[in-house]
Amino acid sequence: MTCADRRTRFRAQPYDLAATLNSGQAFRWQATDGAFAGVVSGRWVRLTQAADGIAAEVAVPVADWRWLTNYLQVEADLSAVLATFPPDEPLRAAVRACPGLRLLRQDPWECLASFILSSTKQIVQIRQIVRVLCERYGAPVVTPAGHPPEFGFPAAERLATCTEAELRACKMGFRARYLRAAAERVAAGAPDLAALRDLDLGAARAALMALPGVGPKIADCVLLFAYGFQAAFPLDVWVLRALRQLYFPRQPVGVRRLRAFSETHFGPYAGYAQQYLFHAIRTGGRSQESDPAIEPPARRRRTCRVGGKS
DNA sequence: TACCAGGAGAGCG
DNA sequence: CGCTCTCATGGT
Repeated sequence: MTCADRRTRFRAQPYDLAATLNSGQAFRWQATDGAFAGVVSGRWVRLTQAADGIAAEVAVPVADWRWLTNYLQVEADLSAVLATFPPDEPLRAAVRACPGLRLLRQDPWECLASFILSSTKQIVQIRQIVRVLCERYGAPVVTPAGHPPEFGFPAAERLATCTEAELRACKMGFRARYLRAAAERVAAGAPDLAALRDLDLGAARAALMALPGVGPKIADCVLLFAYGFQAAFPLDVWVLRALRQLYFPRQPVGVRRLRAFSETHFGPYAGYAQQYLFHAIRTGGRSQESDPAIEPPARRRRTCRVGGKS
């Protein structure tokens, strides 16, 4: 009936593919000569930025591209999101710095496992761990002729059969115990990751936090990047840094107050706001024309003791 | 060479 | 509760 193809094009504007795939949401995209190669829903795919959206190429012809449009969220109405934002200058500047930044909609297990591995790791290191994990325990996927082999993200069922030592050998350190235990529980259906979609934010968050190695930050990342709970607001050190710098400059504000602020200030799409702030503070406006409203994190030489009282 | 990054969890008062 | 310490690894 429908004609399957290896290439297609999605209209979406604005869509900053590079910023979106590199903004700490996903860890498997490989940039090569202007394109991004990765695996989504068990399919190898290469994405290219186009003037009016995104060009996509797969290894095996497909007729139905919803697995990819959903992942990329090309149909998300960005202007509707922006319209809900509070009209403050820091947020406006962050959006201005990267107007095409979007939230992805990832596979819950891959997202959960990846963020369990993210704890106390920098993005480059997370990518390295995930790469090894996929190479060793992921199912091979079809790639174009001449392209090196690629692997899907290993299923929870597969990782549940690994020993802790095998996982540690993937350079994940103390996170191996957490990942193995989480894989075991997810494989057993407790929690049923697919069912979290139907819960409210608080209940889904509690279910995720019941898993070993999953605290508030990682739970919020999964809620936002995999389930589309767009009010979820992951508070990591970068976002805390951004909030302090942009909204409370030269004031000693504690995490408690910043959390309260984040929960009340940004509205129903707070998670989107968080993503713009995260990207802005990490790039310092470097990727686009630099914006005086956003400055890169202060390059301190030594000692950044924040709450230091002695 | 020592030290840093950066989140969860255990232990403590 | 609200601190502080530890955890494993690679990069500076």
